[in-house]
Amino acid sequence: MKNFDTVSLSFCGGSHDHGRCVITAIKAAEELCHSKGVRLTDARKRILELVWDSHHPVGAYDVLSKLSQESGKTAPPTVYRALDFLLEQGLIHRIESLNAYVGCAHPAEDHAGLFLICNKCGCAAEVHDETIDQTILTKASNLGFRPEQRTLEVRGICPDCQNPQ
Amino acid sequence: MKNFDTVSLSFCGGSHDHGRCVITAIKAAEELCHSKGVRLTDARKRILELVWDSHHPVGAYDVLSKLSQESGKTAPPTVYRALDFLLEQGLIHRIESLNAYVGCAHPAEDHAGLFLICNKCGCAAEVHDETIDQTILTKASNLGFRPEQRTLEVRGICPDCQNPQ
DNA sequence: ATGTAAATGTTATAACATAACAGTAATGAA
DNA sequence: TTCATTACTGTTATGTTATAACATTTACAT
Ligand SMILES: [Zn+2]
Ligand SMILES: [Zn+2]
Ligand SMILES: [Zn+2]
Ligand SMILES: [Zn+2]
Repeated sequence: MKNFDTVSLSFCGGSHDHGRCVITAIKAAEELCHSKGVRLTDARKRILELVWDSHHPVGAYDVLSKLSQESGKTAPPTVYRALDFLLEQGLIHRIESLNAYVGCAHPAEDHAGLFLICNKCGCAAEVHDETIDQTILTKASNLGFRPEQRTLEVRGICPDCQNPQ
Repeated sequence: MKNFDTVSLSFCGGSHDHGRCVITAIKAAEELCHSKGVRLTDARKRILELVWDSHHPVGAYDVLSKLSQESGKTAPPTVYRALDFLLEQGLIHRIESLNAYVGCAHPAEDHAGLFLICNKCGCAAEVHDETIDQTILTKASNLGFRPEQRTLEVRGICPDCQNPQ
């Protein structure tokens, strides 16, 4: 039973306690990895934290440069391996239209997200809608297509950027 | 009034007269560009033909190498400029999850496509569904988000690859 | 003919991602 | 504990996708 009804949208301007987002995400990741019997190593955890640095999708090379700053020279495979792991475990999502990555707040649920991405500030909010999921799956199935993955990204202007102070 | 009800799906195995697809697409492009007062130059038309070479999304560098074969050395900007033009005019779509481009069979209609992309053969079929479009737009609007563009890509197995001969 | 804007050519480089192989750390069995 | 096995990480090189910047040519209107 999914439980995304009260998803807490965090657009850029929504001044929230983001430290809390990060702590919650890391805790969830630790529990999830433990229950799955996979290893959330230091490197993976640190890169997950860097992705969660904000609600803006972050490029692999942004992560790389932050990591290099704090840990000395680091090479791309280090980052991509960790990102691949995190994607596999559902701890982050990849935003295809940005070649960037963003933390998932519902890693325990098997889901495909719908991303609302602001063209002005670049923030991305993940939302869910059973009806949309279902309608898309039905449409594909009716055409004889067997769906496996799904990418749904809506670009536009987020509430905060529509009403700047 | 949109008119996609009888969309002719072309998955890979659907052995159809593809020459006809290309001719139709080029003719439509010429008419559309004329009516819009933009120039479908030789280079742009040729690159549109190369994208329409099949129903498989094609990478920019694939186009580039074909073009180089027939016209001598060509540089990336030549291809990307033409692709950008064709995207602006709605003559092709970009498949974000593949970094590739595919011809649009309904360029005159203002639309966002739903792409069914086969993980086995790589073919892509563009379909449309008013209900899906509407549901997504409503969802976004209800959250205070003002949508501008949309990417919807479903990966899976196409009918032809489910029942190989 | 001539000025202007649009389109194209050309060179270089940025941005994103993976292959291949060597070394190290964790884990479990003998 | 030792050893073998596997998972993880380090490192170098390279592949793939995309754009910046500026020179030249072409189309078009005056
Ligand atoms: Zn937050
Ligand atoms: Zn998610
Ligand atoms: Zn065809
Ligand atoms: Zn289309």
